Amino acid sequence: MLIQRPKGTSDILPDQVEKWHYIENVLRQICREYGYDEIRTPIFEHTELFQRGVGETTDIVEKEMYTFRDKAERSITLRPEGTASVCRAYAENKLYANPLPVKLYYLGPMFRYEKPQAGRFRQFNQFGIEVFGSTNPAVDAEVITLAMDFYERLGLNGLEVHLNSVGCPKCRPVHKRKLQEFLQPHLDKFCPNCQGRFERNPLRMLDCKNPTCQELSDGAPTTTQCLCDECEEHFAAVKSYLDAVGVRYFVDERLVRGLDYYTKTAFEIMVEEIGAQSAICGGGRYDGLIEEIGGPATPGIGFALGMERIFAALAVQGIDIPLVTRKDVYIAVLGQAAAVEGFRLQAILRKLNLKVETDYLGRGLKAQLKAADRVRARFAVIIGDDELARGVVVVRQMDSGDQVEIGLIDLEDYLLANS
RNA sequence: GUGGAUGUGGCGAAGUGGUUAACGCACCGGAUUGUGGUUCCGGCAUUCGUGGGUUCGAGACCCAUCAUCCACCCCA
Repeated sequence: MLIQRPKGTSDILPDQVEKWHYIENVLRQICREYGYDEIRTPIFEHTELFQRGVGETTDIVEKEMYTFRDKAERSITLRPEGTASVCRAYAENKLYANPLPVKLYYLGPMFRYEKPQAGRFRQFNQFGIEVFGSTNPAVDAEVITLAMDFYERLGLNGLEVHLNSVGCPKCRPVHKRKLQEFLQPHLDKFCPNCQGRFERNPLRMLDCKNPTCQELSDGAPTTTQCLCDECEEHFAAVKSYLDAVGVRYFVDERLVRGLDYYTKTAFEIMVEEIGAQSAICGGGRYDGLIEEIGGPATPGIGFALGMERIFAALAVQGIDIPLVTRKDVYIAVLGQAAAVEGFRLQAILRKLNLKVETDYLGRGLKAQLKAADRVRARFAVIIGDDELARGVVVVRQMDSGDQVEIGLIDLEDYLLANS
């Protein structure tokens, strides 16, 4: 039996990788413009980082982590998301010594032990940004703007920013209490899942997809109704900054986010029809997180977006990524002596930064030209015994079929002049 | 973790119990000597995810198992 890839993973094949490069380039470009620098953190961390950072009551920590013991019996976890690691790196490397705010981005694989389906995998790739050291609502708006700017550059349509404020340690307990008071009388009618959430995280009951639960929680006190003055002001400011740059959003009071660390601003960007999945980006503010994992009290905000879901959305919307893979020269050789000469020419032409290939299968001329056609070469350089003896090569323009005989010493100039 | 669908060559896909498993694409080779993208001809599954069973006979029926896809939960 052939060994297959593990469930929920994928091989990104060469033609597909080209597309990844394209998207990664757009991301890197946009980060440069917005002033974000790349950070690379380990793909695995001490399990405790995620337990403390992501939150013990979250689905991620409760059931989705790839956790194992290493040879020294340390509990290690493959990162299920990026924010906790970046915060850890920020604190551990004392990046707060830099001028604030510190603006970072990352790109790489994440791991969650889930049952795969459309738009969901066990290993998937996220791009994310984090801003540390500012409570300014303008930063919240910048982060959201960056994401939307990016999607726009790819040509994606119909994206919706869903925006909410989940409050802070001051107003959250007030809301939690009011919420519990509201939900208590009907508690027995909620789904088992929600009943479990009642004590630990009643907020999560608000975004339960179960219709009955939705109905029961209809009219429940929302987070935005219970915000303290500071959070209220902050939320209003975020909205006005978004208005100022023309980023449209929907205030979604049921939006809670699955991770515990969020404070104040929480948002998701939705797109239609990636199977049952619709979130293509999620993020928010997490002013207590760095302190939670042992760093200095530092406000932060960021988001993560799913690379695979970008491709899914592009596919659904019929958007093609422009690919330009074309070989400049294919060297067709006939016979051993010509093969050596061709090999030599190949090396020389590559030093001119030309894309060059030659035959390694000992095929006939016909087959070699076919190969040249298939790699979409611009030129075929043909070398046989005759050419070899006379110190010339035949250069064929693949598009037109015109071909000329050229002296070996003139080949470089000819190709450069014509490519 | 729960549920549904599917599993035939590199890919797509016929086959609804009876001798040699359609077809399309891709791939390889040929159509007078060393010339591609069109056309024509030829080649390409001792075998139908795997293991059992029913039957005179199974790719087709039954059971199990694995895998993939989709959905629930939740999210990227």
